[in-house]
Amino acid sequence: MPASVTIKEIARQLGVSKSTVSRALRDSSEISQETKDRVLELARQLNYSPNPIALSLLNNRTHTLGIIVPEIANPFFSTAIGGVEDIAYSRGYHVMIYQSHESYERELIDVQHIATRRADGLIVSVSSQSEKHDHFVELQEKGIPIVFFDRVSDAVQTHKVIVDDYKGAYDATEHLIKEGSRRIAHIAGPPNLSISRNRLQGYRDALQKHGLPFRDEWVVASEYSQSEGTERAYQLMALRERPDAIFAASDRIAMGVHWALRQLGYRMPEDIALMGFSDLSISALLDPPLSSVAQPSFEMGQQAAELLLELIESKSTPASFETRVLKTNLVIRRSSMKNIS
Amino acid sequence: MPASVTIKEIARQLGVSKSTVSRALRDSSEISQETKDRVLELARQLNYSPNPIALSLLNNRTHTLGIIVPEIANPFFSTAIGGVEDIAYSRGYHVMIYQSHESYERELIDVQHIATRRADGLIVSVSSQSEKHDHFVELQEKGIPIVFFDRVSDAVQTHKVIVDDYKGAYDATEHLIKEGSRRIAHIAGPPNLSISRNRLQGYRDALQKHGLPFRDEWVVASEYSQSEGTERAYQLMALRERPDAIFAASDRIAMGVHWALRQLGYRMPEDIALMGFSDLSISALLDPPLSSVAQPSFEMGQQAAELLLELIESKSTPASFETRVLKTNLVIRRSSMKNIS
DNA sequence: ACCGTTCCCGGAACCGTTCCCGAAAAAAAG
DNA sequence: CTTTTTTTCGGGAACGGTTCCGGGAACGGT
Repeated sequence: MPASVTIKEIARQLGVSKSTVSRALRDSSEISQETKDRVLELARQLNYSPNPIALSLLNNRTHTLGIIVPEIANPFFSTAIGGVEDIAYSRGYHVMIYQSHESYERELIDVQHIATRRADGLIVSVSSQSEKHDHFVELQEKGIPIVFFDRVSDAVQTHKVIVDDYKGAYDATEHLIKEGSRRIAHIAGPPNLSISRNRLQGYRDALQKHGLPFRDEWVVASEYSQSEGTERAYQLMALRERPDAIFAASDRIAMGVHWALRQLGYRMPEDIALMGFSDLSISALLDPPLSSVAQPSFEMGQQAAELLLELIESKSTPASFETRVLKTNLVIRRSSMKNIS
Repeated sequence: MPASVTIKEIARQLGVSKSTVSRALRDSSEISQETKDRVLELARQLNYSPNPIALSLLNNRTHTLGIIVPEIANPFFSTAIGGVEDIAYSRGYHVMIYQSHESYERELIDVQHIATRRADGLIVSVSSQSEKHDHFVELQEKGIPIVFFDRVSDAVQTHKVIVDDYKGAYDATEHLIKEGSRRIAHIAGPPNLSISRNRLQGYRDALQKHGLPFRDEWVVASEYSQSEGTERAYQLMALRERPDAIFAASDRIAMGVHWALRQLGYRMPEDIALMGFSDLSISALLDPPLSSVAQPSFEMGQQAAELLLELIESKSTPASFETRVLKTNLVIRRSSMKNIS
């Protein structure tokens, strides 16, 4: 294994000092053209590339972005990560991934790792089980900027990238009403997360606006998982007064509901309408195809990365922090089209 | 921003040398218990943690694993990445992700990055457009070990993690035959990839075993994407002699076919049976649910990470390289059940 | 009282790079 | 032919650790 070529080696072969080589490589004005040429030529021959670790030690910059998501395998997060990687790549940064598995303890350790590893910044979508967000503030105080996306924390002052969850949920609920549903249930996400609360509020307000009653037993909370979606669907359909529509707080939940409803013999949308949130690429292929509130996940990753790089590369902290609210898009498919059927 | 606390700082406050502090922290025998206690106590108070960058510079070890996949958003790859991250985390390593976007050039650059960044090892599933794999060999020669998974390269001698693609395809085809299909088409993957060739061969051999003809026009190649799956389905169904079953080389392709067939008004499986490969979690939710050859993607990621860490942590190159062949599992759902229907 | 160990610890080199500072040589100015 | 300025380069410190080497003090044995 050939030890990688260093500046010292070039200096030795050329009989000059390492400072000279360093300057020549950086095209400094205080090196003669002739020496520059000789250094550059030899560097090319030896296939020299500077050791980024040495640079990091010097500048305290690693050109690395950390990203923490609950679960990489979740399509929403994996496409967002793709967006982050794209931007990072184009700007000469590298991406380290961590998953919290929805656990507060794991998230804490991940943040620790980011700190000790001296990442230049962090992009994060918080775990549903995290009630405190002090670890993020501490990271910030260590000088490592953070950008939140999707699942943001109100306790931390920084840039955030979200979609208009409230409006998305409002529109979805209103659509269900217009299609003729009157007993609309909602499977909400974990109440720790602001996205869950905002979607719930959108649902409530749409009901109220159209004079429909809000009933506690028609709102149940669930993890953002398919399996719990199934459980909650069983629970809802077992009620004495059955809902005639279910608005799920995410597509994964909706997929669980979808499966449960078919299992139980209901027809969608005739017996019961269904609507999800996120518009995963799978949703269109279900039978019946799932209506959903589309979220630009890839773009969210890109924007989060851009904001983070801005934070990293401007030395001073900005006067104010920005919350980018991207637009959702109501995608209507058969699972909610009561009118036509 | 409080500069992070260093060994030198501890030494200064305690009036000892940095060597003493370093030794005390590593619990060296040549430091008195009293001094150790003082150092440890102060280190705890100041919340000291060693700078991994300095360590990296010293040992030439970064405790970082690189991973290159064609596309993070592909569920197969993202769950595999999840497996890698799990193992890496438990062993104190970190994961840097890169995507090749199926491009040879991008893959080349990604490998370059891994090299200059001094990752301790690389896990990779090769791009479908890569015909040469020299860049991997060069990386190996620089002393950075590689483990391939799923899409492996025959040109590189190292550990590999795959599934038995041949047998999976053979079983799938045989199943289609047993269900009564006689005109079985195959949408294969890009021929550059060994997984594509192996699956094709399994298909061929199953046909031959059961005395069915192999017909060129019933075999078409496609990228592993949903959109091209749709295109190829159109092509196949336009044939004068239509197939009565399609075996797609991946679930993503199958999803495209699924959509096309429903679009065209065919009934599955009565008019035409369909079978995929990978068993993505979505497949069960399609209508009709998609039969598929299940691949343990998460486990593949885990095993790849384990093999890589073995390679990294044993200084000497092993006498021989291992190719772990995991088992596939035929998952039969309605899309292929001609007999019952 | 002398010598060999053992116990603790400090100094310095090293990893690969940048950069400040000073200095020799060359060029310009007197 | 000095003096000053410019050009060009080398030496060393620094980043944050580890480790080799050497040395003073205490201790034991004769």
